[in-house]
Amino acid sequence: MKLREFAQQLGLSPTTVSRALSGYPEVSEKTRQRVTEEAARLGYRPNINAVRLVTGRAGAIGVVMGRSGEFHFSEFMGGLAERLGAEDIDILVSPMDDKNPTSELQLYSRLAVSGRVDAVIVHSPEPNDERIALLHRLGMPFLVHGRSDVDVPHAWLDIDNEGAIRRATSHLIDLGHRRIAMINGRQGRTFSLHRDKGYRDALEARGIPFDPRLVAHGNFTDELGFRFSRSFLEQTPRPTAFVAGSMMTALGIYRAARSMGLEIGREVSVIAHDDVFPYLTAGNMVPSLSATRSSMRAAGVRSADLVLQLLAGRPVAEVQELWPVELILRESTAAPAAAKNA
Amino acid sequence: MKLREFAQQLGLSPTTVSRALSGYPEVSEKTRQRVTEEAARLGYRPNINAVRLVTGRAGAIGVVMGRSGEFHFSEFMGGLAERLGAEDIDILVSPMDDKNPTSELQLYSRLAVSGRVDAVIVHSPEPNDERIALLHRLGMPFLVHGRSDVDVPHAWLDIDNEGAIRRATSHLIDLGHRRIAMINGRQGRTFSLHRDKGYRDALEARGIPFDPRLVAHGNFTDELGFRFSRSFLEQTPRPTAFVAGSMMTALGIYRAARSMGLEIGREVSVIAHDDVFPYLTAGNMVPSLSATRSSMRAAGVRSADLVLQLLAGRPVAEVQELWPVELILRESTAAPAAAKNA
DNA sequence: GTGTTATTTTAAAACGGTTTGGCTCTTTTA
DNA sequence: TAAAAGAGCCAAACCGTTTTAAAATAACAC
Repeated sequence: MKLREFAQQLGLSPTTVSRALSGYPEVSEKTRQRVTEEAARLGYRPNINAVRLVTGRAGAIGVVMGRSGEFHFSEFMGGLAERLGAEDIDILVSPMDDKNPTSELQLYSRLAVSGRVDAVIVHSPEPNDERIALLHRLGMPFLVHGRSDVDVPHAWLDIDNEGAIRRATSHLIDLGHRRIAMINGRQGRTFSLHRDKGYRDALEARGIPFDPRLVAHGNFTDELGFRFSRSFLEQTPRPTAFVAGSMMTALGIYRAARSMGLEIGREVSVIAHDDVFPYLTAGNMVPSLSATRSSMRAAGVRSADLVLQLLAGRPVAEVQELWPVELILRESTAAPAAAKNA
Repeated sequence: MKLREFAQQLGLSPTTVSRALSGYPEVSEKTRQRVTEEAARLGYRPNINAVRLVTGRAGAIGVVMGRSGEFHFSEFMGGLAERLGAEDIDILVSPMDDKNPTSELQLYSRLAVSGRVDAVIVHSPEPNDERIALLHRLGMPFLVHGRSDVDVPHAWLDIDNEGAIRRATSHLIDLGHRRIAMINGRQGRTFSLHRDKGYRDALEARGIPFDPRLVAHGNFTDELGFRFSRSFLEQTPRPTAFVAGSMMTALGIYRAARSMGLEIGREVSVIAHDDVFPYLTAGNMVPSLSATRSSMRAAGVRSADLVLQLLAGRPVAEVQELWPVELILRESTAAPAAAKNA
């Protein structure tokens, strides 16, 4: 049913009906009441594409999806969807070709120019992120999930990676660990740099020298967790503790330790970052995994909120949120076994 | 830039330009060449919302996202996105409230009626799935990822769950196992039923009685994998082998076995179903995990293909694909330790 | 009852494309 | 060489809303 027909049935003009449904003040309360009631009864719904054309709004926000190893992606998306569903706003997923970095910028360009989305969410930025500069140049509203040092104003939501890892590392030092390895995220991403900094600051605060041979960077996969930790554990003296970037990395570390006959929580301590997944729980691992924790789904929900605020006209500079991260201690952390020997 | 202006710059009518760009035959090859070139040069792109309004097509397909434990979701989505990106078709993600089953139907209803999508993908159907009946009634094209017995024609793509689990179970029997436990997916889903059938048929073919105390159903989480397998392993006599529904389940089983001092690949054999994730690899586990394997991402890509065919008018009854599943044997399967005692 | 103001309602002009049907100019067919 | 067919292009109608500017009606003061 079209607006025309519906209005006719009500004995009103299309204008009045449109206004009544959109909540404009120029229509009497009585009329509005009647219109909304009849709309529900007769099942009239404005054609979404006509609305989009005439308002120029897309009614959707864009998310770019990387190809590799993004198991936290669906949690973030779930949060987004949960919040946006209530607002009648769609989520648009675009795939990115990880192998071809220039195509990424083109993708954002296309997305911005296509008019398909009202805003975009940028993930895992780098300190000097070209996507951010590009979106700003194109005038497309966007929210950065993470942070960047780039010289244009931008809205962001991030967790306190630096503080989280500083606390995790400090705690391990408190327990008596001196050789602490770190398996971090991909080189160059801001969050990895922040974690690096938290790690180094914690060491420095206690006068423990930084050893580059104890730090590795890469995707958050079980495989890299295994390979890196294995190679670390083969060093002499070997590290007594690990700070790991993700749950999958932690799985790899557990595996490596076990493969070398080392007991987690006694000979090797581990703290990992946990994005909180319904299907893999740090507290359930054996031994249970100490973790810095922050819900990825909650970040998704809040990101949706912030994007909505952005679109409602809230100044970009105001939309900046840094979330604290919990540190939850479980069985995988303990004083180093070496301490017992001493 | 609008079509009007662009056409004027070319000295052509909007009609001709539109036709040239959309590949209609009523325009000379020379003209088409010129139009496409200039479009690229001047950066003209048809306004997507205008196109949608006038053609009545939404240019998007809908995917409903459950809330709980869907770690394979992002892989499927990735595949979809990969294929659909090339076609200028969007993916719309709608969240579903798992706790409220009636809301699910409403959601599909809204999606179908809203005109936001041209087609929908239905996941993890049940044999008598109301969503399928609903979508058929509403006349919304859809593809089922999985299968259903429901009495309306529908397009589907599924993997041969029954055959996969039959082979896995048979193989375990061949190795000498007699007490084989099965940790399956959620009760009531078609794929779970198919797997149950594969399992029971394999047992029956060898005259091994079916023992309901060795079968469990639930979400694919590490936690349930642990709890179920743990309780199975506490039985006397205990099972010597497991067939598991997912990688996460397998993680739980490994954990449970280890917590009871049982060695995987010697005292306990495990075969799990592997959807092929970039971040968690069956071959990398210790011991490496035997698996029935089928790429979720590939299913996503193909699903996109099939939906496109559906929209192009291919009869629903023709669009039905059953994929074979590989069985890959690794270290987690061996003859039961009991055999050595005998 | 009239003039003024506030409240509702309306007709018509966008929004930016696609597509129908018709027109003009060549090329073929008889 | 006239008629028919075909190629290539165009003008105008249309898709279903929102919104501007103007008109109609109601409410009020005098």
